[in-house]
Amino acid sequence: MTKKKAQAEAAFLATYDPKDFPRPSVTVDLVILTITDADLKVLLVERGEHPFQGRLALPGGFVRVAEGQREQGEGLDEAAARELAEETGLEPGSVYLEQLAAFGAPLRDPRTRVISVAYFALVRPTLAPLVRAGGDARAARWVSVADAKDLAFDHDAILAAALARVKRELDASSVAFALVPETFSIQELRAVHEVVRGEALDPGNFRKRFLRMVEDGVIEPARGKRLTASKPASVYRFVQNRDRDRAATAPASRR
Amino acid sequence: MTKKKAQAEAAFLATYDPKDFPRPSVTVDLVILTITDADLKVLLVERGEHPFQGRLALPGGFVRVAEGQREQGEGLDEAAARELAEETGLEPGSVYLEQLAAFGAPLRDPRTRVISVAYFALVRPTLAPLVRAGGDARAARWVSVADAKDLAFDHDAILAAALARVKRELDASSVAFALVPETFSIQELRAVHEVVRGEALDPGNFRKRFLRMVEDGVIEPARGKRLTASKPASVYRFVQNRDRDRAATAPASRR
DNA sequence: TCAAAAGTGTTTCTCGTACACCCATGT
DNA sequence: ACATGGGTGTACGAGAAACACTTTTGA
Repeated sequence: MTKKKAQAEAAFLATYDPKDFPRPSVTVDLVILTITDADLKVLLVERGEHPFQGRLALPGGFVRVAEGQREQGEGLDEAAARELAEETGLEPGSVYLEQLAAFGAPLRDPRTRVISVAYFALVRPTLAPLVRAGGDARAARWVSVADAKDLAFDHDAILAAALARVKRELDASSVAFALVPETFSIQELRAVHEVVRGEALDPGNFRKRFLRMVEDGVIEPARGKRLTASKPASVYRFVQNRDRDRAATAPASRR
Repeated sequence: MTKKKAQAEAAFLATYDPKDFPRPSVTVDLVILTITDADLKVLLVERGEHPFQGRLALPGGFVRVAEGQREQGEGLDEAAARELAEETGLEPGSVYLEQLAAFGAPLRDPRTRVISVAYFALVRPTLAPLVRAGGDARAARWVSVADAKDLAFDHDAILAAALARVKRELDASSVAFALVPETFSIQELRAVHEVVRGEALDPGNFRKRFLRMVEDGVIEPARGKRLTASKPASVYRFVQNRDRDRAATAPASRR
């Protein structure tokens, strides 16, 4: 019975020519995150038209596509980077950008079939205030993720997936360093972990983890001090291209 | 200058009506994995037509789309499940299926712009031999991932991403249990880890990890024994819906 | 001088790793 | 009898967690 069905599908496919059938619109949607005031914020735009008029939504736009054999338009990463620049006015490269997932349930857009490739972006808190200035016509604004409910389309689900992803990657990858200034104190990095994970961390224990990363060459000391409410703190810098460095300077693994 | 550009883009977008612009074809591509003969295998099809005629490729097909306001065709997960059933003839539900990522670089398909949403599927070794019987007309066959080179399109990259993903998720999620029979011995699960990670694991240490999972209720003993070259081994079963069970029976966390 | 946060140290527990060893079974 | 692999125990070190304590600064 499933076998019969499979054969019918196969027969269908054999005669299926994409040119003859409708194609979906494809968009990129962006979950642009930053941390200000010890709070995780997401950049949202208010929809001017139906559907979901007046509701908040993730910024996004259509992927520019051409059908040619030589020219086929922009890639997905390219489209996401372009939208990001349009929406924030920030230099590309100063913002961390990574693909999240594709969302393509039918009727997620009531007008027509739209498949969206979602990306998430992480903006340093030092750059966050500059966003509105450079942004495009639509009024984009930072909204606390705690308040980001009842978004348009399926954007609640996309946002939730992005938050889960960032939380998962916090310890494994370098995303945390995209949410602090170029140079940062131990406390500032700890604050990022605390805000993303939603719980307080022991300063002493975090410090030990941090210093271990320094020994491993993941982080290096930087010049200057960070002024605080009390004693000034040392600042550090994230070391990019650390794979090359590690290979060069011999592992020295703590094993 | 980026500001000027951003404004130009904004003006463009305001007049941008998706109906007026070309849309890409959207496909799902499947990385279907199994383990047989202590070797990780991927299901590939040989292409009958240009481009890449004669080359091996990941199975896949177009997402069926409608443009209506009521009917918009099938969802991405649905399309992937359908393709999986067509290609393997296996019951849906007996195979693990998860979205991997979207691949949409221009010119990845020389004919026209195609954006592909890739999925990976994990087939139990007990079901792997049944695949060719139920599959559709195209000759699908299991190929060792070590030999799966020079695939059509950008399928090398998709395969590599799938392997990296499975490797990453091995310890964190339940994917390992999708690569053993319904009931399995400790050794069988260890073999999965060894094949995926590509290195030998200490049998004694793995056993301890395994028994800890039994205590945590992730795995439960099953009836029967597995015959080996020597002493028969006990078999176990993966416990699904363990979140519900955990909530019901009180954590009893080993803390 | 006092509060706040940087920075240091200690103790305990768990886990991963390496490795030695016993035991049951089929050939 | 013996090799094979199941099953068990031990010892070491790294790291997570909890927590007490000292030091340096700004207000």
